[in-house]
Amino acid sequence: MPEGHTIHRYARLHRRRLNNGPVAVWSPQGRFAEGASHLDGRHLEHIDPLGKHLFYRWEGDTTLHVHLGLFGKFRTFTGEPPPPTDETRMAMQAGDATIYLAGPTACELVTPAEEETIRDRLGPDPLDRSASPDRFAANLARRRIPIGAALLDQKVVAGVGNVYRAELLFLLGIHPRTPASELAAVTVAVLWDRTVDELRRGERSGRIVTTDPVHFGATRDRDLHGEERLYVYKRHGLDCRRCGTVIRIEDLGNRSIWWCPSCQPG
DNA sequence: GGGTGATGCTGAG
DNA sequence: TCAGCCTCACCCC
Repeated sequence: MPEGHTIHRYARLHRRRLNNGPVAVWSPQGRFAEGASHLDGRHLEHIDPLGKHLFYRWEGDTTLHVHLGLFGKFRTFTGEPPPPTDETRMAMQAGDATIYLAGPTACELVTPAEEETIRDRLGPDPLDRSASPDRFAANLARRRIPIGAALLDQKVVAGVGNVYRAELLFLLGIHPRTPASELAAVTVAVLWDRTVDELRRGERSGRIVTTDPVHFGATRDRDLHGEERLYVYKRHGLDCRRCGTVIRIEDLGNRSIWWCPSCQPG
């Protein structure tokens, strides 16, 4: 689940659910017991997402940092929630909403200095309206690594993950191994704009859809079945939706990438 | 019921 | 470069 669009969606949802009155916070699993007892009963003032990171601002200048990693998940319940599982690291409850967090890479209270260290490692976030496309361009210009590897580097751009990198490169017809520094300025500008558009689309619908629902007789992204939502991700061995060439898979930047040899020539 | 892979990242070597 | 960490949905018996 968690690329940048999911994180920003969680921020929006949690802001709405937890902004009225004090929030009960506890750690059913116990691994966040100390932090939870520190937060329990405080008001949540704001949530700042950045890339794949979430910063929850609590009264009393306390910040909770959450990073979901590969497996982390929030579950939200209205009314009477089911009992938390043994894997529930943190639970938050306000009004009739209960939110469980399981499997995060990070769930910790951070000092301003620690937060600064995290932020220093992150590039511009396409879902942040004040993010600078020029910073993205400058980050790419400095790297000789393949664009397919650069898009996964959170210091280059914060929030893109393995699904979006494959889909974005397909949408723009860029071969994944093209050196980042060799992309034309206009291509980089279009890549940024498209990244913003696609992540926003994912944030809105809650799922990653890069294809056009109309082609499948649907009108909304969420009406598409799993296989219809994407052009190349995990489609190796299948025909390209645009040209019919067989989609390929290979390793790039320690992860698999999928691409179309015809639509994305080297 | 067991095995596996996954939309992520870090730190040791 | 690679092991390790975190959890769960999905597949196969």
